[in-house]
Amino acid sequence: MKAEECIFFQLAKASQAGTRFWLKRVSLLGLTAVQGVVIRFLHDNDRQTSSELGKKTDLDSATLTGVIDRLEGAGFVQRRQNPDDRRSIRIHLTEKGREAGEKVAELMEEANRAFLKDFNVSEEVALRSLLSKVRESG
Amino acid sequence: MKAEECIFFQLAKASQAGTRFWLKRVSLLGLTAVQGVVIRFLHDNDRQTSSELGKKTDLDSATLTGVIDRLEGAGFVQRRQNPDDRRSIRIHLTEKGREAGEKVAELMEEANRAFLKDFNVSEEVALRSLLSKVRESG
DNA sequence: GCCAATATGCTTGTACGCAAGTATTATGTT
DNA sequence: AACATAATACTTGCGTACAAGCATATTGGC
Repeated sequence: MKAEECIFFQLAKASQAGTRFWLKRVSLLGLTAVQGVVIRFLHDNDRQTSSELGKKTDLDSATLTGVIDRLEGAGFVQRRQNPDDRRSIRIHLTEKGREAGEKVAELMEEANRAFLKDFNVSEEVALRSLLSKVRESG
Repeated sequence: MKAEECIFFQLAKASQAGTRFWLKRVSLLGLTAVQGVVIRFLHDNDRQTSSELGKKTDLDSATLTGVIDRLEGAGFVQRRQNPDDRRSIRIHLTEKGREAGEKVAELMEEANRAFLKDFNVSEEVALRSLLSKVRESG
């Protein structure tokens, strides 16, 4: 087997290509690739705790702390304590965050179409299904 | 479109799953996931320059500097100047590096089989082909 | 031979990704 | 009420990723 044929290598490089493509667009909103995705998840479901967000985005809690720090610093979100359980902190979108969330949602639709423009329907379905299977089997 | 359906997200999470799987094995040799792949590429083709290695592995030169620093510190490789072009530096595997390269090559075969054990031949071919197409279209 | 353009490798600064560990708070058992 | 256990978010340390910029060395056009 050649090194280039390693499935882990191929997955990593395909992912890198996707992230670079996405970053080019979302950076226009002042967000990184990961920040854009997190805002997008919050846009679907505002005021989640960081552990809920971590499960959905598959981001480590240590990673998420930093991501939220930077989003809070830039004014997209706010941390709010839950009076009923003082361990738990909910992440609230600010007005700026909600507006960004709208734009990210549109951008994401467009970027997905653009990225997959050379894939026909059955190829796209196969790709998504195989990636999902990879994720489960890992 | 839901956030989970974003192709960039799906690619990143599939790649993460692969990297975690690979890391579990290669870390037994005292290597990280990326270091293992770099050693594997050097095992195929020793004494490359870092720019050649960067092209093949699709690693940024800044990233590669750090990776090689750590591999050199751990005694797997050595940097050697080329007398004919003093800008160029070749990365030589040490004896320890060659032995690790052998083991990494075996481990990579085994890990690829194990990771893809639930994929039949046509699924595996489709996955690799689609990932390659993703990389090109990015 | 001279000089601009190019190539090579490195450094710095910012942002994930993850293992390991901490502090605080909640919960279940007795 | 007292205690061990668990959950939540955070911190630290290390290792990629990548943009931007630097120093050095080579090359092509004149």
